[in-house]
Amino acid sequence: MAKRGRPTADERARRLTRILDAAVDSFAVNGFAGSSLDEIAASAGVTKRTIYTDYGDKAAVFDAAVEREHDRIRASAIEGSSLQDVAAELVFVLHSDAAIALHRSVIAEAPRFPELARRFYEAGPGHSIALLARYLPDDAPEAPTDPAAAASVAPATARAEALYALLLGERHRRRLLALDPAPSPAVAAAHAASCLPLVIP
Amino acid sequence: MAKRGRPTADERARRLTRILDAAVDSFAVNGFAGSSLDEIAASAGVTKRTIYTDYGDKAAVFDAAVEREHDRIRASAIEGSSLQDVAAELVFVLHSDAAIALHRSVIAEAPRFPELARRFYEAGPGHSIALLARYLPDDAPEAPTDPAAAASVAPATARAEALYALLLGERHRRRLLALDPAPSPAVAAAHAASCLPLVIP
DNA sequence: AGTTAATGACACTTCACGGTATCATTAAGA
DNA sequence: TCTTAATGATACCGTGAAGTGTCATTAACT
Repeated sequence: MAKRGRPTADERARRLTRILDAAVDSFAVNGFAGSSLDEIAASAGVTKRTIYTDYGDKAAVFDAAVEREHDRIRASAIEGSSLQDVAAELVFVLHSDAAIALHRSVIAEAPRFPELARRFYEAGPGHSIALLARYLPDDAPEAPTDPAAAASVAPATARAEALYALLLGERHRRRLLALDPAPSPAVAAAHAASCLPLVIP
Repeated sequence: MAKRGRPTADERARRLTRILDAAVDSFAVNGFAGSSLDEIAASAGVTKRTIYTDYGDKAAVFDAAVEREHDRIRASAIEGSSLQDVAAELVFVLHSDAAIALHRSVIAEAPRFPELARRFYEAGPGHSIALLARYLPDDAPEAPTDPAAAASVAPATARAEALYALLLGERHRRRLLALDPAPSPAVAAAHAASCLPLVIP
């Protein structure tokens, strides 16, 4: 039915893209063990043989799909000018359907793909926390009027972690559990705004 | 090899316990799609036939295993006398291997078990947040000295959600991603103590 | 031009798993 | 006591999935 033979260079590139697109979709819906390469191949308009010559086995397909999707999501997270902008953008992007499905997949397979989970954390939450830390002064205590709190001065990274945990709070947990819809940009910005005063007084 | 015939009442009860024990272990390690009832049956010293007469199908076994394990974890979370005690106990229990494996399983299968995810959230995070809210005064602003912050007075539940998100912060995310070991009670208590001043000044 | 690499088509193997059937056996229930 | 329910053992069915082999075909590479 389709054309055979060795493909042109861009045909090959588009094929690889289609394979990963189909893999991302299938893994997001059915999980790793629940997805089949037959179904991914059919959905990509490609034969299973092609997938095996490209990736070798199913685990490599999963790995490549997670990596590419993570790159795509990170590319959409532009750095804002203010902390408020950055936080709002972060909340919006990380609560999107794509980001939640990716996060869920990596958590689900973390016991069987520990290296993938580590890379995901470094490039994802770890990177975001470092980004937030650049906006937080290093010496600001969390409650200047309270001497006890002033004694426990936290470095910027620790407070950036706390801020990140607040930005991805219960709303994010409910998203992972598929209980809430994705928030609008306005809702994301409002949530971000409600978190900031807790960390930067 | 083993004794046949109808079992005594407590034999039956122990059998059901063994089945769920084996199911919890297998689902925690291999996920839902990656687990097999053959392996669970063998591990429980029971035939597959028994599991089917008890639960009907694989999904029901998963449901029952999650429910029982959640009950068990919740039973170990005793209410402390002070907010500090409750928070420390919560952090310790919810970062345990068993709680993390359960949380991970429910997240992984949330798209395919939406009702289970909803029940999990109500009885788990939802319940814990309500517990925390009882220790938080309703009218306390998060930064009394700042008039802008004082204008955004949050009800106790919203601040309890923020506290819960802080208690299950980056450490919990890294636990879900299988990147960190379970914290000791001392570490859990220290983490809880570091969260409280952000929410209750 | 000649060689090589990558593909589609397709059949094939191997294996595991969900679920069912049967039957002897033994305790529970009436 | 007699019926019934629940089990172990065991075999089985149907399905689907991972991964491979082969071959004609066609573009890339030299």
